[in-house]
Amino acid sequence: MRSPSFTRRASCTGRTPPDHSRCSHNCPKLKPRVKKKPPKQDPKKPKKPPTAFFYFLDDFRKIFKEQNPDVKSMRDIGKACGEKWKTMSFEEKVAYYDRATDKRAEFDKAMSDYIKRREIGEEESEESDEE
DNA sequence: GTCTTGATTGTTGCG
DNA sequence: CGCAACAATCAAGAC
Repeated sequence: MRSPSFTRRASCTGRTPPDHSRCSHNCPKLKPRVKKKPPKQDPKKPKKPPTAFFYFLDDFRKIFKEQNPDVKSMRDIGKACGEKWKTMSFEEKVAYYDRATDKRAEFDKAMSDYIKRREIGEEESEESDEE
């Protein structure tokens, strides 16, 4: 899964009408999206807020350690958490989703500012260093 | 580095 | 020029 967004990208997830799904004719492949993306990490780029799963992880992590004091590595927790995560009811997860969504709302603002600044020229201060 | 999943963003391609 | 859709990258927390 890459982006089963709940709030955003609803249109994307829901996809477009079957008519526009493919080319006007009958192209098997929608778009040969062979694109290499240089991981240009911008210092002003806002970090991604923890997702619902991460929030659950934080809570589950504490509980899991109490129930499994032997387990210290987060790796095992991740697996157990992921497995339990799928078993959880939507109502239980929605609580984390709501929290994550709220955080993303704030993050979205930061992104807007970041992108806006980017369009301007990503220069909020003079940087001696440049490429 | 591991390990999970979710979310975000960016790029591309057609209309 | 703009939207639509996908693809890749990244987010953390203990050891």
